[in-house]
Amino acid sequence: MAAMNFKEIEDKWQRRWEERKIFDADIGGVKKFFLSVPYPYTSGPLHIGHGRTYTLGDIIARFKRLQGYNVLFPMAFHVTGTPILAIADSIAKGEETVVARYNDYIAIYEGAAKVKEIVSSFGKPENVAHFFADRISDDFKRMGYSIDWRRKFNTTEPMYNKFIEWQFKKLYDKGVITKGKYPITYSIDDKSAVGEDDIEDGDITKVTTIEHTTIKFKLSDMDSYLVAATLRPETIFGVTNLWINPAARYVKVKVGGGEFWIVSREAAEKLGYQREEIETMEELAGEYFLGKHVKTPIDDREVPVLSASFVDADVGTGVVYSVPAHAPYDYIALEDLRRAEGVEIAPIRIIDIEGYEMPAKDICEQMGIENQADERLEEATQRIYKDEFYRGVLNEVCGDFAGVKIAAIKDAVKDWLKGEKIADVFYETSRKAVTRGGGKVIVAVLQDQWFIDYTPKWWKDLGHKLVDGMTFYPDKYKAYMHDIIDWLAFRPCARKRGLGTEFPFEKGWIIESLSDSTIYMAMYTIAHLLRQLPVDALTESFFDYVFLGLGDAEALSKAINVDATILKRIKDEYEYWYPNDLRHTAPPHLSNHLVFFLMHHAAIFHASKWPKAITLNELMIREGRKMSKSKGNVIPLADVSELYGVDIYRLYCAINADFASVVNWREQDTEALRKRFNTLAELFEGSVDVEALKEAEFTHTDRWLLSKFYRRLQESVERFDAFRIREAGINMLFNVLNDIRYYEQRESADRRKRIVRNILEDWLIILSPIVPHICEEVWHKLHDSFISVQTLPELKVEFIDDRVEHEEAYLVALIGDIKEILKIARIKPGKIYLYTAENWKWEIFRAIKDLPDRDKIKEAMKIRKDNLLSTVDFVKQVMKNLSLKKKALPKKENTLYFELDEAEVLAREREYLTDEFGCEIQINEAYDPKGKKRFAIPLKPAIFVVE
RNA sequence: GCGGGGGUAGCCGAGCUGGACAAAGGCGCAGGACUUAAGAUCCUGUUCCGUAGGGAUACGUGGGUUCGAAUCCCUCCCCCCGCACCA
Repeated sequence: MAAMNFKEIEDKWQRRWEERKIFDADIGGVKKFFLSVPYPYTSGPLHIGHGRTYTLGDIIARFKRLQGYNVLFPMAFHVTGTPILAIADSIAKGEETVVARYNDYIAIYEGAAKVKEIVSSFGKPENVAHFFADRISDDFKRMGYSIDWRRKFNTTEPMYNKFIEWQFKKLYDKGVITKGKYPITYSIDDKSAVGEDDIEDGDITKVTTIEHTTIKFKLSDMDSYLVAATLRPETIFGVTNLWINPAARYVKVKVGGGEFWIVSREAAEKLGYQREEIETMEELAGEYFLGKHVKTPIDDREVPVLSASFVDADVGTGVVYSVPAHAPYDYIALEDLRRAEGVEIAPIRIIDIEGYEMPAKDICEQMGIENQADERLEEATQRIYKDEFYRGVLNEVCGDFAGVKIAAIKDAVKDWLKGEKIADVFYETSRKAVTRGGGKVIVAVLQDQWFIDYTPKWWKDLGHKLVDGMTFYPDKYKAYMHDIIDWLAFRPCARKRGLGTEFPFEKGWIIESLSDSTIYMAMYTIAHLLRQLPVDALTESFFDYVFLGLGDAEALSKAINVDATILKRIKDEYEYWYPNDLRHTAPPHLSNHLVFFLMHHAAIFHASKWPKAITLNELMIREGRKMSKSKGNVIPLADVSELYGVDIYRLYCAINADFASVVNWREQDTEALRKRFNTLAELFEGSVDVEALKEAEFTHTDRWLLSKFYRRLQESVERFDAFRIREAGINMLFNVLNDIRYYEQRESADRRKRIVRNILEDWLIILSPIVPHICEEVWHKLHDSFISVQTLPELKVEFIDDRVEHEEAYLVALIGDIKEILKIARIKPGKIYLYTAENWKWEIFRAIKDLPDRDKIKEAMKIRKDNLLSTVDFVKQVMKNLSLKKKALPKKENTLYFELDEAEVLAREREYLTDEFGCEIQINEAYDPKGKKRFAIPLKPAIFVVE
């Protein structure tokens, strides 16, 4: 037979599914299932790692259809936020790395001729978004996803803006939209906020804002403060001196309240973006301060200002306070000074920690660090910090704070210092960074940032209640979600730039992109209908009516000038599909998207519309390594069909790992899977034109195969239903293939073709969620209908036959035993004698098979005393083979025990055994020269082989 | 440090509500069948010992509970993730 052209098959069925619109979901039908997966962000192509989540989602959708549910599986595109905008800006400016990257991206989809033209169109963000949205739709179609595309939308469409506005009005009414200060990364050159995609290498090493604490030290001979910045304000008790870089420039600035601060010139500039009133007075050289003294703020000691080369004017304030007992830099800098100038300053130890005498000194000696130019000082600092933070305790030097772990007291010290007006806040970037254009990145503080306040108790209570009522798979994430709800507090929800919906309560702000992706699943239920309405009609009362059931259609109809029947129709659609029965996504979303998803539903929607279940699959790696564009090891989803074949990719996703495990994409494994898949295809092909076996002609082996198959089918449906797709897949593919292989050995290739025909249709149906294309192809050779919209067959339980399976297992075990003997004895069999256990052995066997405890063994032994093999030995042997349980386990059947007419089975299979061993087989003959007969126990005949 | 997840054969990876476990399945490797050959496919083997279906040793380490432990409890070692506003 001609090999199947899988590529052709994929194309054919994808085209027909689309033409016949078989996945368009319309309301109606008793059972509905609404599944959602995250909408992709359209800044670039998706890769096979992303595909795992969508593929598993599709497998679930397809399985639910088999179960008879009316399934809605929709898709949309996420465009909101800064990345797409940043990309467009970069391309408009002609930045080479970005242009090169997008050349590569577009080359995935387009011929070289068009690449340049398309990239140049990317100066406009909407072109980027539309291009990739279209390509990703194509990718998804090519993956065979059973999506209802009519409901597609993107997050910058006017109707979506209206919907998000409505959401924020609902939250505002609940009083959870608030204002406050907030630090952001900011470009001085661009005069705007910058995100990961604006920053040079921002995708490789993220830049975050770090809160430093500034501490004021009054100069003895001036009306000014030297202001030091620190990440460890709790060490203020151990300060011995200040550090200044003599080569740096410092300035005196007047801050709000009329104080004069001295900080580095760089820090003064940053302060200008972080505080409201800053006035620069005069500039001074660093060395000007050397030898001066300052007062320590809390204990009023006089300490010197010294010189240190490690102080960087562009980090913090350019002034550092020295805690040589606990800071390796300070310790080493003092050592340098002592050697050079004979300065003697004794460290003040303020933290007790097991394993250290004087931590900074200890670690420097341990690591062999000798001067402040040593790069390992950074590592030493990290190590000490981690140790002290978690294990260290402030000692008696620290007054009221003594005796408490740093981790528990750090913030209290900081707050106390702030309260005493000693400390203030200064933000710094987590590393030095520049924009892709080369402009310096600093931290600016927005004075009136908008937040969502997740702290109200009523809200958290609702969130917990919602989670309690949900299913999570893997289950462990449920407890985790409760924790996340507890620590969730304030979250910025609007920003100054990016694409998205205008913030309804203040001009100039855009709703931030995670905050606009929380309840969008509701949009899927009505998106295709909203398209028919003018945008003006999508008012607050419109959404109130549709989603919350407020008001009535007639009144609304007049208000927004839309026919009431249309309004009712829209509402019906929402009422039918909502809630979201399953959200399938990945664990990294737990502490952001998913918790917002749940909390916003809890706050806005009626409890009957709360989400039902969340399933999460881990990531995909490739050849043991994380996939990332910087490593260059990503495979675009668009290439899957060409490189591997879609069904094989889907199969890999389904059976390579459970949801809870990372999938490792290995070429070697895809190759192995391809061979398996080909075998499967050949099996299908070989049976479509063959006549199935009639019940009247069933042999024992036929019944065995059918029994195995339907038992596996039954198990697999249960596992599928519990999202254990991997187990179901392995069972229905690998295990069934093995059964069939065994069957063929036992019977013949011709008969195998016929028996496979018996199970073919049911097999195709259960495999169709995972490998829909091949199943659709074969199905159409048998039926003029789509397998994708079939329902599971009535389970043919009548074929599940314990006795038949037991007999076969018995035979397999016997053959194994005989082979074992032949191997050990190294003989060629001339004749094989088999002796089955006598009746009295069966009696004992029955008597003890389900003993609740060992005591009854004595009872059983009374049944008979035998002088060949003592009953005691016999019972022991039986016990061993039976693996009797101390307590009868209700969950697992003891399948080691079963009733069997051994002699009958052996007689029936004598011919098979004869073939198998190429010699005569004698059953229960009196001839027993070696006395083997006595070794027979039930289900394990004695064997005697004659050469 | 706290919280969560792990450590199973040459590799990947099941099992882990205690008993069917020398341990599923796959890969790799070795031998065989088929083939002019290669590939594909199929069979057999893949801890050690054993001329009768057996025995010994094994699931990070060291203990414990039990008739019985990869599975339960405790010690220790090692790896991964999170630890707070950050997308």
